Amino acid sequence: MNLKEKIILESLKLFSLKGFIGTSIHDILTAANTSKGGFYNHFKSKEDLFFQVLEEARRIWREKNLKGLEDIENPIEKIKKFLENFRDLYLKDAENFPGGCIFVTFSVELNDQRPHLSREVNRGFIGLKGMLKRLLDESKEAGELRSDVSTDAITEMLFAGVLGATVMYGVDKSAENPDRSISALIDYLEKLR
Amino acid sequence: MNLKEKIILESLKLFSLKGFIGTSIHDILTAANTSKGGFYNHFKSKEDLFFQVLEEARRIWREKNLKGLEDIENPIEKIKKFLENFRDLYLKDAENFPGGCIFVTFSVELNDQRPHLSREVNRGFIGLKGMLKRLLDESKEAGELRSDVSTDAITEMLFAGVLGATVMYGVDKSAENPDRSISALIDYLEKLR
DNA sequence: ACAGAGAGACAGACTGGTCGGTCTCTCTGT
DNA sequence: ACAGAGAGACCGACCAGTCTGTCTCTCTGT
Repeated sequence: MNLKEKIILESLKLFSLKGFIGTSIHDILTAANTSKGGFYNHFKSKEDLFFQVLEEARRIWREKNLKGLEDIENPIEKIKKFLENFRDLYLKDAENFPGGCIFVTFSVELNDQRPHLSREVNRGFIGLKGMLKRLLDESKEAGELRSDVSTDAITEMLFAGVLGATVMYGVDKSAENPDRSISALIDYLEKLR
Repeated sequence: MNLKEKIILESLKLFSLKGFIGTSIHDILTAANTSKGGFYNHFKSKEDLFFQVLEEARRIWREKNLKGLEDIENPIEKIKKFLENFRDLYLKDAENFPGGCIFVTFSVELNDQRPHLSREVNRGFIGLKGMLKRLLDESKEAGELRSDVSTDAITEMLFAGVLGATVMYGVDKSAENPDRSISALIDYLEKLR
């Protein structure tokens, strides 16, 4: 692994723990065992690093959460698989995200402080919500969902549940409670059929 | 309003927007229209201010969210009323919390960075979860809830939903989506009876 | 084959500016 | 006259970012 990759991976961990603003360049240099020269040789600024870390985080997110989804035809089964992936593979990925989901950390920290950075983060949230909504609509059209439910409401509920479980994981760093709430979401989804 | 109260209220707003670490003493002085002398005359440190702001935030939280709860006997109705309060009175309280719920901001920002501060914040979360759990257990004992549901799972689900809605409010600052997900939680609760 | 030039990688001293916090002084109400 | 409130100069630590210098590797002319 070259220095640039090392800096990105170490930053990913540090940002997950302490946020973007809360992590100093010095912290990163120490973690990556390098110096200012080594850092600025690869990144033109701390914000430049931010975007490259965000890209890597998204890659990891997709790798964990979308695993095996393309093999599933049924849209509700797809959502269930996603929730299971989120619960089993992503949420407790302390290797990459020791401080919990980096997107939530970024979003909360940057929304009112660095809007041009948080905009990029929030695009990811909107993308996830869109995916859930599309799958639910597809299912409803196929007549699989009860006709009296609003896919908008379910989307918000699932999304809020996933987000909330993520914050909870940060609170007590135990996977037990988030596990329970994601599992409850899966049950809930099952009952809508 | 005296200077000390003014500093606490302005800090409440600023912390809600930019977090504790992200808000500088200078920001607070400007907002409260005072000086270092005025500040340190009333607070012995920034952390001292933190605890006093936290106390005020809790007072506001209780005032908004527990309003009218003591007049309700039925535990499920109590939870419903709480969720309605949360949705209608608390979440969109831009007066006190222009950047969204201060507890979530604090928790995400401080969990891995100032554990002795976040511990106090998390105690509040645990308290809320405890309240929900007690009400649900009470309801189940009275035979009002379906016997096949786990109150632990519902507690986690409700709590995660509330937390998630709060984060979502921060993301797009529109109350529409959080409203929908809190309303979906109320429906969900209704169906468990 | 080999000397020398050039490029890229990295180290770390240094800059201007901001941080939380202290200290002294003045102003005001009693 | 005096005590408490508040103003603001000041301190050392730390921030992101710059700059100079060194070391190593590769490429080129002979």
